[in-house]
Amino acid sequence: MWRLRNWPRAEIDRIELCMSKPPTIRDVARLSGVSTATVSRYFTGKTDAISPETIENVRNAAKVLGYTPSEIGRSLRLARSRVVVMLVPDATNPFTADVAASVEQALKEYGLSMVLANASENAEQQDRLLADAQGLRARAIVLQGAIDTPRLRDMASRQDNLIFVNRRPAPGIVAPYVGIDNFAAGFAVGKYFVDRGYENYVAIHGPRHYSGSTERLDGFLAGLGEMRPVLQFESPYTMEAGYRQGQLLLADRSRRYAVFCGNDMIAYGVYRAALEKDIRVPEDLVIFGFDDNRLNEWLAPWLSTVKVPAFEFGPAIAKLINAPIATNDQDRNVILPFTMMTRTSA
Amino acid sequence: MWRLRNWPRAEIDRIELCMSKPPTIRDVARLSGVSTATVSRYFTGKTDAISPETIENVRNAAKVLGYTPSEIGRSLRLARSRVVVMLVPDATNPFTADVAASVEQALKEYGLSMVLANASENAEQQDRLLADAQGLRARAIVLQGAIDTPRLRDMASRQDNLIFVNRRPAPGIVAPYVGIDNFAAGFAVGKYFVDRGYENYVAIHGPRHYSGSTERLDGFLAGLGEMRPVLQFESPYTMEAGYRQGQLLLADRSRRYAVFCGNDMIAYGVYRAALEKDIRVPEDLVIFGFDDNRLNEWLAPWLSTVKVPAFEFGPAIAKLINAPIATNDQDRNVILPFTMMTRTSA
DNA sequence: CTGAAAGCGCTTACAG
DNA sequence: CTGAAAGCGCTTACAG
Repeated sequence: MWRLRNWPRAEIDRIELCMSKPPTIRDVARLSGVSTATVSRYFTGKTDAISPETIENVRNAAKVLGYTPSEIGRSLRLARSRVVVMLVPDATNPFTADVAASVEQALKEYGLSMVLANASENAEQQDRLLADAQGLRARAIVLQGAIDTPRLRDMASRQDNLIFVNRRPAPGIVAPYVGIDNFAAGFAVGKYFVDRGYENYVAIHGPRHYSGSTERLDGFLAGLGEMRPVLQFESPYTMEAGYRQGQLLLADRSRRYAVFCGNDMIAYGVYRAALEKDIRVPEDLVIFGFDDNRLNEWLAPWLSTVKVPAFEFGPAIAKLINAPIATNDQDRNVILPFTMMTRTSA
Repeated sequence: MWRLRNWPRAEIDRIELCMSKPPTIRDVARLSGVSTATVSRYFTGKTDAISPETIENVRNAAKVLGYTPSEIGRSLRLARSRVVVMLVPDATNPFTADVAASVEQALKEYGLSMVLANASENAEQQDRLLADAQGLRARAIVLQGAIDTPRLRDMASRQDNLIFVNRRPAPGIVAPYVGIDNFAAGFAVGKYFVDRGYENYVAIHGPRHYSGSTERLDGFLAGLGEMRPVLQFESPYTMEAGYRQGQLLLADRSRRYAVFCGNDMIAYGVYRAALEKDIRVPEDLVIFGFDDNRLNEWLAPWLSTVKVPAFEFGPAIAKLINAPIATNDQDRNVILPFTMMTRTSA
């Protein structure tokens, strides 16, 4: 039976009155009549070394008090937190949202939580969030779309808990990378365009400060072969921007352009610009996207694109974070597979 | 000039060798030749009480060491963390993603970070995440789409840092609410259907364990007037589910149904089912959505829907979290406006 | 303007 | 099987 030892009246009052602050390990210890060490052992799963009766006492006391061990106290003591910060360029991008969901899910299985931080495609913002992540003593910092800044370099040189996602670390930074081979994917699209006999090539690629954008573009150019002229536009990875570029491009209706877009969002924008001008896809305009985010299946089933396996990122990243440090350097680069999804738009 | 006082050789070695663990306030204190109290004052902005020379010393030492104050130490000392946990039913839903982005953004301005936790429409999962949030000693727990469980009730009775978003707390739980008036919105849709002369009413509403779903449905029924028969289907808030319900419904092609969907995702699914059967919208089928998530503008510009102002949630929630406690109870219920967006599908 | 000291909630090696 | 004690990184009232 559960018995309360050493439970003075003052204690009862404290329990009943004090909803203001959460109970501590000491409260549980006092209520169950054991030391904090024992309570701690209970909550860290070292139950082999506790008598069944004591276990029962502690369990009940914790329940009565509504006690959950403080991660803050634990983190301080163990000198490591269970928080992983994920820095993304645009949290409202559906592909990014899927990658983040995948990471969150996978980390949970290791008992880690994820803080999502939205850099909004802004270097200063990113640096501020990096500082925050450092302040949290994040177990790891996962950077999707990192912008190369002095602060990032400084951090990378001091710590080894940075992980780069889908865009490689800038030259000079040594850190694990998880993502596809962007060059190869771009190459495949270029080659496909040539094989299909398309002409009038256009690349609406993403921002140059992301290595991924440049790699995709370079791959595309290489896949086309060197001699081809290619119209190149730099664009943010948004529908709005794609729409604007599309309007610009389609002002000239004399040619049938074949457009490789930096991601699906840009492709959606271009498509809309085409729709508004009664330009048919693919008859009058060829469009190729990138990512194959989940919306395609439902809202843009016509879009040919490169499928990036969003839901494989989480497991790969979680594994990296929990791997014994300093395993083979090669194991710390995870190259995920991509797939050409050719549908009707190209 | 910046001068290093009391800087023994051992210290230098420690700095140069030790990239393993982050520097502490003591390291900075030693390097700049002051006490930790002074360093702390510097980082908490109490610079009025420090001499300019000292300030300079501390700043430089911190820079050399790459020091950022530990939120863990700070949180433990101040007995409050700067983390807000946001629990969502489905992080990959674009509307949810927008609300989360809005919250994250708004909290940042108060120096708070947001942890996104994905309950995946699962009560057990939710309870586990609630426990985690409690472990983190979250400043606040924001629940979008809370499922009524004993654990949630227990927490709500012990703490006052829970905030319910877009779905009201279950009866018996006293906590602030931020969201629209779901009943009124449903009512408006019902009334609109009647005014337009639609018949053959269908409601594909969200899960009943969310108060928001039921409120929308009840409002819709009230708006139609009591005498009308209405086909009712319960459905998860996903495209997949909407698609399935749509297929079921449209097996009977003899009538022109007028369908009120629990959210836009369901509406997309129904639309797709219609497309596949060559059923025209709105000629052969009327569809009304809910949320007006950002995709509509680009990928479903035909969808009539109720616009819920996703980006107003963040500021409202952040304000609530940072408000002096126990302000007027009424101020702790924030009812945001909704808008009827009638486009071509209804 | 500055420092010594206490203490926030934990865990664990050590001693019994 | 259990407890006393040290210490993780901070902040702040107090004393000077």
